[in-house]
Amino acid sequence: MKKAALTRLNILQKAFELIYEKGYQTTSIDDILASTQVTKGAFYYHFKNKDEMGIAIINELLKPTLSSNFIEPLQNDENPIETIHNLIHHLLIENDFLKVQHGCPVSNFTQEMASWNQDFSNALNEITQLWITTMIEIIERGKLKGLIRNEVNANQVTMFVMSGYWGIRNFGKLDKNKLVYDTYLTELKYYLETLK
Amino acid sequence: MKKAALTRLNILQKAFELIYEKGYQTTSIDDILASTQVTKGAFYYHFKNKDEMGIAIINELLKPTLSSNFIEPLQNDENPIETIHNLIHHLLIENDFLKVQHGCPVSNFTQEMASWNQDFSNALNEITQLWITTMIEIIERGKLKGLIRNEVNANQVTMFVMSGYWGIRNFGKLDKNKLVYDTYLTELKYYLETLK
DNA sequence: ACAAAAACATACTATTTAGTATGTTTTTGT
DNA sequence: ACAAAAACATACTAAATAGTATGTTTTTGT
Repeated sequence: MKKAALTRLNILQKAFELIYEKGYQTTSIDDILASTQVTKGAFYYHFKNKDEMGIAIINELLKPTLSSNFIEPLQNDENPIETIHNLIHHLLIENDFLKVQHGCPVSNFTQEMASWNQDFSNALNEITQLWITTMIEIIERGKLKGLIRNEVNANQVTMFVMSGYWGIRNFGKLDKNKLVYDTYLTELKYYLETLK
Repeated sequence: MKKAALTRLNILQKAFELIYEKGYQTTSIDDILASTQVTKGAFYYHFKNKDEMGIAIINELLKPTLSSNFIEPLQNDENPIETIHNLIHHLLIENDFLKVQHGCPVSNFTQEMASWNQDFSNALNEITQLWITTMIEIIERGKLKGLIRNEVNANQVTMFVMSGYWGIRNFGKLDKNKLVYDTYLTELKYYLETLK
């Protein structure tokens, strides 16, 4: 990788970490410069302004991460009910990249930016839709295989599951304890079983 | 009501509106002064600093509102399944105080403040627990009445429902369309029916 | 090797921010 | 009525902020 590309990537990664911990608005460019050892000239060479960097974080960091952690685990699916439960379990429990006290980065970004910056909204919508359509697909496949009842509405189930995930991620920020994840997961399991 | 108390209440209400629309960090004290026509001297007479005002919004505005909109509707309950569905339906669809593009104030506050201000965390936890314990109670009552299966874990169900509500509120900020609420509500209804 | 462009560095600016210092006015108890 | 306290008003400050102006250094193609 070229040196300049490394600088850019370094900015995106360190900025993401800060934003994940402190929020977008409260992470200053000077914070990012201090954390990356990059100078202001370099920063503004790579990004027109702070918002352009924010969008780049979504498109160039979150999107690939989401693909490998949220989408791919769904691809090689045998049984949707197990697959979905395993995915959420993996994201909440095993995954140690995301911290309970800091929630879900996509959800955080949405909360903070969606209502007053359409560029952020669009970028976030794109990666969220990616997850939604994939989950709908595997539920539909499950219906064809007879593993899920035919009356089940795949879109509804997907929205319901995704909402729960975002919600418990946010509730975790209050509780600051992974135990709430267990509580949630147990009930999610029961719910998913009712789709049989 | 005394004049001074009115000033204080006016600050809290206008500040809440601004914060609900723009977020806590991005709402400046000067914004609040402009919106209330109150001077800085008056503001700092009533509040030691910005955070104290934020906590006061939670305790003196959100808490009572939550009581009348989230707790009381649960009190005169006959059938938990209907009551819970009606409550969430009311909050998401009929209620026109909350806007789809701005989400749930308590959820927003949690997202923005919980991880780095323990005072906010405590205040938010308190009013959230209020909702949780009430919902647990009516589920337990439903079990005694035979309206809900005995194996159902009231705490799990409550966390599951609350997560969904917070999550769909946040997803609404992305979608900016109340239709996602309908999708969610339909599936919530199916889920609640499985508790019978 | 060397010109041009890319990549980075430094110093600065204009605004915005929370908060303070120091007043004046209004209310309240006696 | 009047002193004391409560309530409010104005002008200021120091720090933080996003962004710019103007450089220097490094890389790249020929």
